Amino acid sequence: MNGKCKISMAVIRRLPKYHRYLKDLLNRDIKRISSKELSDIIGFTASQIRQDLNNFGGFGQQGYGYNVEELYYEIGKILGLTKDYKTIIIGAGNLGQALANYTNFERVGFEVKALFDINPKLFGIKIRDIEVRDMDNVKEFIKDKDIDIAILCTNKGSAQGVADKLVDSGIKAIWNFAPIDIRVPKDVIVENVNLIESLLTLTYLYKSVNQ
Amino acid sequence: MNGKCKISMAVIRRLPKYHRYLKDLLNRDIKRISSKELSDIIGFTASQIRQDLNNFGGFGQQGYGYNVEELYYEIGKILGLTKDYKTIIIGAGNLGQALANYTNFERVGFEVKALFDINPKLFGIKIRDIEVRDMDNVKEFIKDKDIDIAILCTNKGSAQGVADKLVDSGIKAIWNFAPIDIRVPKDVIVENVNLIESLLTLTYLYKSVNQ
DNA sequence: TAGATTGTTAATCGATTAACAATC
DNA sequence: TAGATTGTTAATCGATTAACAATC
Repeated sequence: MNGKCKISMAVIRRLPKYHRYLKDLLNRDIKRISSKELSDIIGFTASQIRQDLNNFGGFGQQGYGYNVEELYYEIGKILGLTKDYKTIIIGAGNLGQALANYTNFERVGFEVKALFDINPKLFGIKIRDIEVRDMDNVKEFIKDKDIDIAILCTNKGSAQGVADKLVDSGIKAIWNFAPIDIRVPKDVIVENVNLIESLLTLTYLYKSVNQ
Repeated sequence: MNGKCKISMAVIRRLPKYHRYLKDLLNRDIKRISSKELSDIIGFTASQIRQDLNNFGGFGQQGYGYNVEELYYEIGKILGLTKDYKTIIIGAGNLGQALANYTNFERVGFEVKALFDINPKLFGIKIRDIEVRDMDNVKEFIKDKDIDIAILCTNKGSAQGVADKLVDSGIKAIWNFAPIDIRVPKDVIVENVNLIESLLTLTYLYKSVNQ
């Protein structure tokens, strides 16, 4: 809501967590919640919660707290969940196939329209009802079907080349599972899920605590 | 090296990235690198790089920079990569199977010893040479095989119960792919990979940039 | 030695927490 | 109205950047 103001990444990364906890509260039929109560279950300070939410508008009411349903809806709106997103998965290997099978994405409004690969043996195979297609046709498909998000599940070596092709095809958002930092123009958003980095963080902490 | 000193999470999460870029430099036969040169390729400031590394010891040499091979080795040591880790995957669904198939983990020293599930139809199935076993036998298996890390790939509903069972079995590190924050004792490390949170961060940024 | 670059201290910046007036 | 809780400003804390003496 607040127009131009720059929101820090620290705040942005907390938003999905608010969204998730509010959904839980909604499922448990809880109508209202104060920043203090939310603090107890989500683990951020009440002060931080109020600061975070006030970046986007005054969703609360003094003396009452926040209306759970309204706040859930507002944060969803902030996160861009008012539209459905059309996605494609590039790389129909194990990870690509697993993500194509992961039905949780649909619940939040994401639909996988196709998988793409360069291996002709995979063309035509269907994961659920999602077909594996020839990477050569990706640009046409993206234009025709108005794809919003590309999910990059190739190996390290192919990732940058594929990213270039996606950018050339007009893609503005890449969810990158390849273990490499891809270079893209400034107006293209990349969100990395680097499994090895996550795993090494775990071993670091494990080692620190357990001698 | 520095014993007790508390290292901030911001620093810790940068360590795997140093490790990865140093590996690249090593593959390209580059022997030495200054903080300035590393800054250009990794994208942190030279000052930050020197600060980060000095949390763990003086790995550089004035007037020269850092020895790539030595620094790579030292950061690997800090991350706990001097030993191999035995892991098990809980939940032999799509994601569990995809992770069992993901051979990149082995390159860094992680071995998947078994998958566990509660669905009898899956018992005995092999992913590569990794067998799916009965969840009822998980405690015994963890003790017998000295498992270090459990990779949690169940659905949301089962995650906390499974986590409790793992903790009871002596597991001290959980890599959690279930979309929920699990509660564990303080000496147990949990590293979350929350795909939905990552995806919603992407849509937030996408929406902010592309109107 | 002179030049280069680290290790480290000081300065700045940004994020979190505390406090409290506004107000429901 | 009195009590509760927000919205918001001020204070604190921590992380990043700048600067420079130490030293290879």
